[in-house]
Amino acid sequence: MVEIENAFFSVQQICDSGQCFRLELLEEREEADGKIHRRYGLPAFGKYLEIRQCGQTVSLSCSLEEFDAVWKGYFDLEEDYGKLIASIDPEDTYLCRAAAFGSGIRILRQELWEMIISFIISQQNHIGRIRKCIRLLCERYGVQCQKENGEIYYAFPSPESLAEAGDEDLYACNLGYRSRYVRETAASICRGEVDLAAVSAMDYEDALQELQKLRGVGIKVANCICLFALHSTEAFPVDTHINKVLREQYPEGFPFERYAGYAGSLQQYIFYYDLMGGRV
DNA sequence: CATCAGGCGAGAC
DNA sequence: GTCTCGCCTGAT
Repeated sequence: MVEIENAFFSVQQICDSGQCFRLELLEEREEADGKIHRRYGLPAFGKYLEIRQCGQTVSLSCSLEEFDAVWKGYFDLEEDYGKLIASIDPEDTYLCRAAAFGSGIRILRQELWEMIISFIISQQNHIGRIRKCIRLLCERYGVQCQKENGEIYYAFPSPESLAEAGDEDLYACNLGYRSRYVRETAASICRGEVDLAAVSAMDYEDALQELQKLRGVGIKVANCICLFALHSTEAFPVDTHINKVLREQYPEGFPFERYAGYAGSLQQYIFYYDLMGGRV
């Protein structure tokens, strides 16, 4: 087990910020001292990580070696998010409020293929339903695996398994009109029309163009993939929430020059604030 | 009941 | 190149 103490690390906020659809809250209980203790599960990289958080203390069910090799990078723990937040223009009260509200969010380094399919499914969709779609896809097309305690979970389905899926079966996973996008994108990857390893090695601009060769991947989805899989923190996905905030809070335009290279990280605070700000 | 969700593709111009 | 429209489906 590895324990982390960090003021800028809230698993719940990462979960609610809608960047990782397979991270799920398993248990929530209030201890005798009034502190809330939460337990989460996360299947990724062929492993199943169990996470616990109480206050600012997060513990991960892995060895120190595994933590250094996988999860430290995954949760972007080398990055100082306090410094990032401190760099925000103090006169930009909206952005300051948004960052303070979501100060525990971190930009994860997730698997490229999983992000491609997840964000294709995310279009014109609610986070709850996106999670359900992905859960169904994993259960029907993912390889069955076992947690350390023997419980079963499902890996994210491979491109091959989704390419071979019937359109009707994908429809049954609640994908709606996106089922065609998922199947065609999977087939396209299998045929090598887009090479995932090559995309991983590309810079932001090239990856953005290359990803849009896939069915169902437009500028917004491509930016999400760049941000959440390739960790291109300059990627700034504009969806209906961000669009609304840009219109209402930044009529003169968002100051991208001031935040060159990491506007995408700030985007995530804005998105989460607009999504969750009303219901604390 | 209508509208909208972390949009995109196709077709019109 | 820019604009408009239709699209699965569940929540509100």
